[in-house]
Amino acid sequence: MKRQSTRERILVICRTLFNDHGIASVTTAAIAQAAGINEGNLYYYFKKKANILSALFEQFAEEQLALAEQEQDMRAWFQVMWEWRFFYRDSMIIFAMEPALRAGLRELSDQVQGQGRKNLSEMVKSGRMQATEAQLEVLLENSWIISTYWIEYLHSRHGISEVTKEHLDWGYKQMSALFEPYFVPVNEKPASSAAS
Amino acid sequence: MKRQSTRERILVICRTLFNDHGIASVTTAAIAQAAGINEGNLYYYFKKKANILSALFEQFAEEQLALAEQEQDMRAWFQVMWEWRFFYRDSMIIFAMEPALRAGLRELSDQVQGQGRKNLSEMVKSGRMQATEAQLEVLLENSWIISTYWIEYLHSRHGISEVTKEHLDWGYKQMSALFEPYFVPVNEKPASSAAS
DNA sequence: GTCTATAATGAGATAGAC
DNA sequence: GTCTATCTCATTATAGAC
Repeated sequence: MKRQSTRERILVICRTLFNDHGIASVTTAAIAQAAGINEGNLYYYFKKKANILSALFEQFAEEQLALAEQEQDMRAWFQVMWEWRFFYRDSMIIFAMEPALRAGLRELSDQVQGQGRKNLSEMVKSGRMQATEAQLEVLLENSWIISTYWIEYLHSRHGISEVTKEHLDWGYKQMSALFEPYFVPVNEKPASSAAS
Repeated sequence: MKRQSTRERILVICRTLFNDHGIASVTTAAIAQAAGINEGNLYYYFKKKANILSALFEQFAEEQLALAEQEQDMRAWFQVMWEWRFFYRDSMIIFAMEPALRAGLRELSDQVQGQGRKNLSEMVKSGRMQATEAQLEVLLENSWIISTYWIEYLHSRHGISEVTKEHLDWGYKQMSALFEPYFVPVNEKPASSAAS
């Protein structure tokens, strides 16, 4: 626990650099310098720059799946999207550098979104929500988009580069608004017009 | 009308290439070749690659503002987002190459979104919609995100690289779903629970 | 495992002839 | 306006000493 392995340190550094500056702008020289090692040494751990992406994707997938399974606070979801924001934002560059990740990212999304679908269905079955199957699908996709691109939106639309907890809560609020009209008020008879 | 000026041809080609491959992956050599001119000639028209971006931004802004002012079919909006999708998707690279565009893109967004706010307010005033001010703001931001990132979503989530009219209609449907719960049914007394 | 070279490439950009 | 030739430089990647 005393020290991080060099390999692990490289990955942590890369996640930060990729998030902050974008994959295309981060050179191997910058990575080595930030990690406090020589560039030659970097290539001892990762023969190609693209291999760093593959290694990071494994971590990302693991983290996302773990979260999807427990599935409680959606705020945690926004936190993960913040910590790995480069993965969706720079997906085009990633796919160009490492084509195999195209399928990987898609498969991961399928699994996570499948879990979301299950959760929504249960809410409908239990009566807490009222919506048709079609409405659920639309909701699912819209909420995916909001949660995936919220960070990018903050940056490009509002010029926010230092994201705080408030920004993540804000995103959570935006997403919650999608579902609100479909919630059935507690201790009241179901509204008839909510799911028209 | 017989021929496009070389400058115009370069811009048209670049928009396509940037959309298809991402700004970072499109070299000046590729641009020149696609435009059917020599690389040296390209630099006669644009001293720096970043200057191409500035020129394209002018066109983009003009097109978007024109659309925002007439403001009728939202489907046209998705069409524009498709034709200029690289602008939001690659914003980080754009800002790095031409910092001045950061302010430009933001200002443009402000104007366009301001127009959207006006339209929504009018719908509420005229009674076709029922929502609080706060709800309108949330709606405005969510619809912005959906419309801005819909194309990117299709690509990275569903692997769609050839976008058809159906895909744009689908996006329109997704966005419409945001507003539906707040619409007041015609020829019916306003629902009391829709905007809780 | 880490470093010092250094190769190999490919990109953006310029000068000057036509 | 367009081309040829060339330059500069950053970037990825490798070989081999320590």
